Amino acid sequence: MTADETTPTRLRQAPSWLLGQASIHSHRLVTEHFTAAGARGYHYRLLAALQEFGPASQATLGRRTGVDRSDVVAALNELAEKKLIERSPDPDDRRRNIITITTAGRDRLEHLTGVLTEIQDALLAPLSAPEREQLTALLRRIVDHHAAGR
Amino acid sequence: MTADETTPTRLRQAPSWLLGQASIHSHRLVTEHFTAAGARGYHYRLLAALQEFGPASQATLGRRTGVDRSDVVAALNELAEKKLIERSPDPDDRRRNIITITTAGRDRLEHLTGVLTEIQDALLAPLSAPEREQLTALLRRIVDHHAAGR
DNA sequence: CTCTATTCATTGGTACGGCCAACATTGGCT
DNA sequence: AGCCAATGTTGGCCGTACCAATGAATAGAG
Repeated sequence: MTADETTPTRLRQAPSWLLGQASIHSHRLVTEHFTAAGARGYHYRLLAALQEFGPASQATLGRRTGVDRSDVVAALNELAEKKLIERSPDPDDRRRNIITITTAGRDRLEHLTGVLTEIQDALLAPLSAPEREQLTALLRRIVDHHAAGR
Repeated sequence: MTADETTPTRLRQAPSWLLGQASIHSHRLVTEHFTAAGARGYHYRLLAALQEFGPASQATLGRRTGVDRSDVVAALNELAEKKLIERSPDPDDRRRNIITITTAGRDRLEHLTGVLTEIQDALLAPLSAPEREQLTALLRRIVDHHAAGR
Protein backbone atom coordinates (compact mmCIF):
# COMPACT_ATOMS: atom_id res chain seq x y z
CA MET A 1 0.00 0.00 0.00
CA THR A 2 0.91 3.54 0.58
CA ALA A 3 3.05 2.87 3.62
CA ASP A 4 4.47 5.88 1.90
CA GLU A 5 2.07 8.14 3.66
CA THR A 6 2.35 6.89 7.21
CA THR A 7 3.02 9.55 9.80
CA PRO A 8 5.85 8.83 12.25
CA THR A 9 4.65 7.60 15.63
CA ARG A 10 6.54 10.29 17.48
CA LEU A 11 4.45 12.89 15.73
CA ARG A 12 1.11 11.09 15.90
CA GLN A 13 1.50 10.88 19.67
CA ALA A 14 2.21 14.52 20.34
CA PRO A 15 -0.82 16.64 21.21
CA SER A 16 0.99 19.63 19.79
CA TRP A 17 1.16 17.85 16.45
CA LEU A 18 -2.48 16.87 16.52
CA LEU A 19 -3.47 20.35 17.51
CA GLY A 20 -1.45 21.77 14.68
CA GLN A 21 -2.85 19.36 12.12
CA ALA A 22 -6.41 19.91 13.25
CA SER A 23 -5.78 23.63 13.12
CA ILE A 24 -4.49 23.34 9.57
CA HIS A 25 -7.63 21.60 8.42
CA SER A 26 -9.71 24.12 10.30
CA HIS A 27 -7.78 26.98 8.80
CA ARG A 28 -8.15 25.56 5.33
CA LEU A 29 -11.90 25.30 5.75
CA VAL A 30 -12.14 28.84 7.04
CA THR A 31 -9.96 30.21 4.27
CA GLU A 32 -11.84 28.40 1.53
CA HIS A 33 -15.28 29.37 2.70
CA PHE A 34 -14.33 32.92 3.59
CA THR A 35 -12.48 33.72 0.39
CA ALA A 36 -15.45 32.34 -1.50
CA ALA A 37 -17.44 34.94 0.41
CA GLY A 38 -14.84 37.63 -0.27
CA ALA A 39 -13.51 37.91 3.25
CA ARG A 40 -10.76 36.65 5.50
CA GLY A 41 -10.30 35.85 9.16
CA TYR A 42 -9.26 39.32 10.29
CA HIS A 43 -12.35 40.85 8.72
CA TYR A 44 -14.66 38.59 10.63
CA ARG A 45 -12.93 39.19 13.90
CA LEU A 46 -13.10 42.94 13.58
CA LEU A 47 -16.71 43.02 12.42
CA ALA A 48 -17.71 40.73 15.27
CA ALA A 49 -16.02 42.97 17.83
CA LEU A 50 -17.68 46.07 16.41
CA GLN A 51 -21.08 44.46 16.38
CA GLU A 52 -20.84 43.17 19.91
CA PHE A 53 -19.20 46.09 21.68
CA GLY A 54 -20.05 49.02 19.46
CA PRO A 55 -17.73 51.65 17.99
CA ALA A 56 -14.16 51.54 19.22
CA SER A 57 -10.67 52.77 18.53
CA GLN A 58 -8.32 50.70 16.42
CA ALA A 59 -6.13 49.87 19.38
CA THR A 60 -9.09 48.57 21.34
CA LEU A 61 -10.23 46.51 18.39
CA GLY A 62 -6.81 44.99 18.20
CA ARG A 63 -6.91 44.04 21.86
CA ARG A 64 -10.32 42.51 21.61
CA THR A 65 -9.58 40.44 18.55
CA GLY A 66 -5.96 39.54 19.18
CA VAL A 67 -4.91 41.29 15.99
CA ASP A 68 -1.76 43.40 16.02
CA ARG A 69 -2.25 47.17 15.83
CA SER A 70 -0.41 47.31 12.54
CA ASP A 71 -2.50 44.56 11.01
CA VAL A 72 -5.69 46.22 12.19
CA VAL A 73 -4.81 49.18 9.97
CA ALA A 74 -4.61 47.07 6.83
CA ALA A 75 -7.71 45.04 7.59
CA LEU A 76 -9.75 48.16 8.31
CA ASN A 77 -8.59 49.69 5.06
CA GLU A 78 -9.97 46.68 3.26
CA LEU A 79 -13.23 46.81 5.19
CA ALA A 80 -13.56 50.53 4.56
CA GLU A 81 -13.15 50.05 0.82
CA LYS A 82 -16.09 47.71 0.92
CA LYS A 83 -18.10 50.19 3.01
CA LEU A 84 -18.43 47.70 5.83
CA ILE A 85 -16.97 50.07 8.40
CA GLU A 86 -16.39 53.79 8.73
CA ARG A 87 -13.39 55.57 10.17
CA SER A 88 -13.84 58.95 11.79
CA PRO A 89 -11.58 60.96 14.05
CA ASP A 90 -12.38 60.99 17.76
CA PRO A 91 -13.13 64.57 18.78
CA ASP A 92 -12.24 63.80 22.41
CA ASP A 93 -8.85 62.31 21.59
CA ARG A 94 -7.25 63.38 18.40
CA ARG A 95 -4.89 60.43 18.38
CA ARG A 96 -7.76 58.04 17.86
CA ASN A 97 -10.08 56.98 15.12
CA ILE A 98 -13.55 55.83 16.00
CA ILE A 99 -14.49 52.81 13.96
CA THR A 100 -18.15 52.15 13.30
CA ILE A 101 -19.77 49.20 11.62
CA THR A 102 -22.15 50.09 8.79
CA THR A 103 -25.45 48.45 8.01
CA ALA A 104 -23.78 46.67 5.13
CA GLY A 105 -21.16 45.56 7.63
CA ARG A 106 -23.78 44.04 9.90
CA ASP A 107 -25.31 42.23 6.98
CA ARG A 108 -21.95 40.90 5.94
CA LEU A 109 -21.23 39.78 9.48
CA GLU A 110 -24.50 37.87 9.67
CA HIS A 111 -23.76 36.20 6.40
CA LEU A 112 -20.25 35.28 7.43
CA THR A 113 -21.53 33.95 10.73
CA GLY A 114 -23.69 31.57 8.75
CA VAL A 115 -20.66 30.50 6.78
CA LEU A 116 -18.74 29.99 10.01
CA THR A 117 -21.44 27.72 11.34
CA GLU A 118 -21.18 25.53 8.27
CA ILE A 119 -17.47 25.39 8.77
CA GLN A 120 -17.81 24.15 12.33
CA ASP A 121 -20.02 21.38 11.11
CA ALA A 122 -17.58 20.26 8.48
CA LEU A 123 -14.72 20.49 10.94
CA LEU A 124 -16.38 18.50 13.70
CA ALA A 125 -18.16 16.08 11.39
CA PRO A 126 -16.76 12.93 13.00
CA LEU A 127 -17.79 13.95 16.52
CA SER A 128 -21.13 13.60 18.29
CA ALA A 129 -22.75 16.62 19.91
CA PRO A 130 -21.52 15.79 23.44
CA GLU A 131 -18.06 15.08 22.09
CA ARG A 132 -18.02 18.46 20.41
CA GLU A 133 -18.82 20.10 23.70
CA GLN A 134 -16.16 18.09 25.43
CA LEU A 135 -13.57 19.17 22.92
CA THR A 136 -14.66 22.77 23.10
CA ALA A 137 -14.45 22.77 26.88
CA LEU A 138 -10.98 21.25 26.90
CA LEU A 139 -9.71 23.65 24.29
CA ARG A 140 -11.17 26.58 26.12
CA ARG A 141 -9.31 25.63 29.27
CA ILE A 142 -6.05 25.43 27.39
CA VAL A 143 -6.63 28.75 25.67
CA ASP A 144 -7.64 30.47 28.90
CA HIS A 145 -4.67 29.06 30.71
CA HIS A 146 -2.18 30.36 28.20
CA ALA A 147 -3.98 33.64 27.63
CA ALA A 148 -3.82 34.35 31.35
CA GLY A 149 -0.07 34.84 31.12
CA ARG A 150 -0.88 37.84 28.93
CA MET B 1 -11.66 47.13 34.01
CA THR B 2 -10.22 46.00 30.78
CA ALA B 3 -13.50 45.22 29.08
CA ASP B 4 -11.13 46.36 26.44
CA GLU B 5 -9.73 42.90 26.04
CA THR B 6 -12.90 40.86 25.88
CA THR B 7 -13.13 38.51 22.92
CA PRO B 8 -16.38 38.66 20.96
CA THR B 9 -18.79 35.87 21.83
CA ARG B 10 -19.11 34.76 18.25
CA LEU B 11 -15.43 33.97 18.23
CA ARG B 12 -15.20 32.41 21.67
CA GLN B 13 -17.93 29.98 20.72
CA ALA B 14 -16.40 28.73 17.51
CA PRO B 15 -14.31 25.57 17.85
CA SER B 16 -12.30 26.70 14.85
CA TRP B 17 -11.33 29.80 16.82
CA LEU B 18 -10.39 27.83 19.93
CA LEU B 19 -8.46 25.38 17.85
CA GLY B 20 -6.59 28.19 16.19
CA GLN B 21 -5.80 29.94 19.44
CA ALA B 22 -4.66 26.75 21.12
CA SER B 23 -2.54 26.01 18.09
CA ILE B 24 -0.93 29.43 18.32
CA HIS B 25 0.12 28.85 21.89
CA SER B 26 1.29 25.38 21.01
CA HIS B 27 3.21 26.69 18.05
CA ARG B 28 4.82 29.38 20.14
CA LEU B 29 6.00 26.81 22.68
CA VAL B 30 7.39 24.59 19.96
CA THR B 31 9.16 27.45 18.24
CA GLU B 32 10.69 28.79 21.43
CA HIS B 33 11.97 25.47 22.67
CA PHE B 34 13.12 24.27 19.28
CA THR B 35 14.94 27.42 18.26
CA ALA B 36 16.65 27.32 21.63
CA ALA B 37 17.81 23.86 20.60
CA GLY B 38 18.78 25.09 17.14
CA ALA B 39 16.01 23.39 15.20
CA ARG B 40 12.55 23.95 13.83
CA GLY B 41 9.40 21.97 13.24
CA TYR B 42 10.26 20.70 9.79
CA HIS B 43 13.58 19.32 11.00
CA TYR B 44 11.96 17.24 13.67
CA ARG B 45 9.35 15.85 11.35
CA LEU B 46 11.89 14.77 8.79
CA LEU B 47 14.29 13.26 11.29
CA ALA B 48 11.45 11.35 12.93
CA ALA B 49 10.34 9.91 9.60
CA LEU B 50 13.88 8.87 8.72
CA GLN B 51 14.43 7.25 12.09
CA GLU B 52 11.19 5.31 12.02
CA PHE B 53 11.03 4.20 8.41
CA GLY B 54 14.65 4.28 7.33
CA PRO B 55 16.19 5.94 4.27
CA ALA B 56 13.73 7.37 1.79
CA SER B 57 13.41 9.68 -1.17
CA GLN B 58 12.54 13.31 -0.63
CA ALA B 59 9.10 12.89 -2.15
CA THR B 60 8.32 10.05 0.23
CA LEU B 61 9.55 12.07 3.18
CA GLY B 62 7.26 14.86 2.17
CA ARG B 63 4.29 12.53 2.04
CA ARG B 64 5.03 11.03 5.40
CA THR B 65 5.51 14.29 7.19
CA GLY B 66 2.97 16.45 5.40
CA VAL B 67 5.68 18.82 4.24
CA ASP B 68 5.54 20.15 0.71
CA ARG B 69 8.15 18.74 -1.66
CA SER B 70 9.59 22.17 -2.21
CA ASP B 71 9.92 22.81 1.50
CA VAL B 72 11.53 19.42 2.01
CA VAL B 73 14.40 20.58 -0.18
CA ALA B 74 15.18 23.59 1.97
CA ALA B 75 14.81 21.73 5.26
CA LEU B 76 17.08 18.92 4.09
CA ASN B 77 19.67 21.44 3.00
CA GLU B 78 19.70 22.80 6.51
CA LEU B 79 19.89 19.33 8.04
CA ALA B 80 22.70 18.35 5.67
CA GLU B 81 24.74 21.39 6.66
CA LYS B 82 24.55 20.21 10.23
CA LYS B 83 25.50 16.68 9.17
CA LEU B 84 22.27 15.29 10.56
CA ILE B 85 21.31 13.65 7.28
CA GLU B 86 23.05 12.60 4.10
CA ARG B 87 21.87 12.93 0.55
CA SER B 88 23.01 10.42 -2.03
CA PRO B 89 21.73 9.62 -5.50
CA ASP B 90 19.61 6.49 -5.91
CA PRO B 91 21.40 4.12 -8.31
CA ASP B 92 18.12 2.40 -9.18
CA ASP B 93 16.31 5.60 -10.05
CA ARG B 94 18.42 8.53 -11.05
CA ARG B 95 15.65 11.02 -10.40
CA ARG B 96 15.77 10.32 -6.71
CA ASN B 97 17.96 11.12 -3.79
CA ILE B 98 18.18 8.66 -0.96
CA ILE B 99 18.14 10.46 2.35
CA THR B 100 19.80 8.79 5.31
CA ILE B 101 19.86 9.90 8.92
CA THR B 102 23.33 10.08 10.46
CA THR B 103 24.32 9.07 13.95
CA ALA B 104 24.44 12.71 14.88
CA GLY B 105 20.96 12.98 13.43
CA ARG B 106 19.67 10.22 15.66
CA ASP B 107 21.21 11.89 18.68
CA ARG B 108 19.64 15.17 17.76
CA LEU B 109 16.29 13.50 17.28
CA GLU B 110 16.46 11.93 20.73
CA HIS B 111 17.32 15.25 22.25
CA LEU B 112 14.55 17.04 20.43
CA THR B 113 12.10 14.35 21.44
CA GLY B 114 12.90 15.18 25.04
CA VAL B 115 12.29 18.83 24.32
CA LEU B 116 8.99 17.94 22.69
CA THR B 117 7.89 16.08 25.78
CA GLU B 118 8.50 19.14 27.91
CA ILE B 119 6.48 21.16 25.47
CA GLN B 120 3.48 18.86 25.77
CA ASP B 121 3.59 19.29 29.49
CA ALA B 122 3.59 23.05 29.31
CA LEU B 123 0.86 23.00 26.71
CA LEU B 124 -1.46 20.67 28.59
CA ALA B 125 -0.63 22.03 32.03
CA PRO B 126 -4.24 22.83 32.99
CA LEU B 127 -5.50 19.34 32.14
CA SER B 128 -5.45 16.15 34.17
CA ALA B 129 -3.98 12.99 32.70
CA PRO B 130 -7.34 11.51 31.66
CA GLU B 131 -8.39 14.83 30.20
CA ARG B 132 -5.23 14.92 28.15
CA GLU B 133 -6.04 11.53 26.73
CA GLN B 134 -9.56 12.63 26.01
CA LEU B 135 -8.36 15.65 24.12
CA THR B 136 -5.80 13.65 22.22
CA ALA B 137 -8.39 11.07 21.20
CA LEU B 138 -10.84 13.69 20.00
CA LEU B 139 -8.19 15.55 18.05
CA ARG B 140 -6.97 12.35 16.50
CA ARG B 141 -10.41 11.56 15.20
CA ILE B 142 -10.71 14.97 13.63
CA VAL B 143 -7.29 14.75 12.04
CA ASP B 144 -7.90 11.25 10.73
CA HIS B 145 -11.25 12.24 9.34
CA HIS B 146 -9.86 15.15 7.36
CA ALA B 147 -6.71 13.35 6.33
CA ALA B 148 -8.80 10.55 4.84
CA GLY B 149 -9.97 12.83 2.07
CA ARG B 150 -6.30 13.09 1.18
C1' DC C 1 9.80 -0.14 -28.85
C1' DT C 2 8.23 4.27 -29.16
C1' DC C 3 5.22 7.84 -27.33
C1' DT C 4 2.97 9.75 -23.52
C1' DA C 5 2.16 10.41 -18.83
C1' DT C 6 3.99 10.48 -14.44
C1' DT C 7 7.41 11.13 -10.93
C1' DC C 8 11.26 13.50 -8.95
C1' DA C 9 14.24 17.40 -7.20
C1' DT C 10 14.53 22.08 -7.42
C1' DT C 11 13.56 27.11 -7.96
C1' DG C 12 10.78 30.79 -7.01
C1' DG C 13 6.81 32.90 -5.71
C1' DT C 14 2.03 33.66 -3.05
C1' DA C 15 -0.87 34.10 1.05
C1' DC C 16 -1.91 34.45 5.69
C1' DG C 17 -1.20 34.98 10.41
C1' DG C 18 1.60 36.52 14.15
C1' DC C 19 4.97 39.75 15.56
C1' DC C 20 8.39 43.70 16.22
C1' DA C 21 10.60 48.40 15.56
C1' DA C 22 10.17 53.04 14.58
C1' DC C 23 7.93 57.46 14.07
C1' DA C 24 5.15 61.58 14.79
C1' DT C 25 1.14 63.10 17.12
C1' DT C 26 -1.44 63.60 21.13
C1' DG C 27 -2.86 62.93 26.07
C1' DG C 28 -2.27 62.04 30.96
C1' DC C 29 0.25 62.68 35.12
C1' DT C 30 2.90 64.93 38.33
C1' DA D 1 6.55 72.35 32.00
C1' DG D 2 8.21 67.93 31.51
C1' DC D 3 8.15 63.15 30.90
C1' DC D 4 5.87 58.89 29.90
C1' DA D 5 2.20 56.28 27.65
C1' DA D 6 -0.97 55.57 24.06
C1' DT D 7 -2.39 55.89 19.12
C1' DG D 8 -2.27 55.23 14.08
C1' DT D 9 0.72 54.16 10.52
C1' DT D 10 4.57 52.36 7.69
C1' DG D 11 7.55 48.79 6.74
C1' DG D 12 9.63 44.86 7.72
C1' DC D 13 10.52 39.66 9.36
C1' DC D 14 9.46 34.78 10.13
C1' DG D 15 7.14 30.29 9.82
C1' DT D 16 3.97 27.36 7.69
C1' DA D 17 1.17 26.02 3.97
C1' DC D 18 0.68 26.19 -0.69
C1' DC D 19 1.15 26.44 -6.08
C1' DA D 20 3.39 26.73 -10.78
C1' DA D 21 6.93 25.59 -13.67
C1' DT D 22 11.18 23.44 -15.05
C1' DG D 23 14.35 19.65 -16.79
C1' DA D 24 15.68 15.06 -16.01
C1' DA D 25 14.26 10.40 -15.75
C1' DT D 26 11.24 6.63 -15.39
C1' DA D 27 6.96 3.82 -16.07
C1' DG D 28 3.10 2.47 -18.70
C1' DA D 29 0.19 2.03 -22.94
C1' DG D 30 -0.08 1.17 -27.55
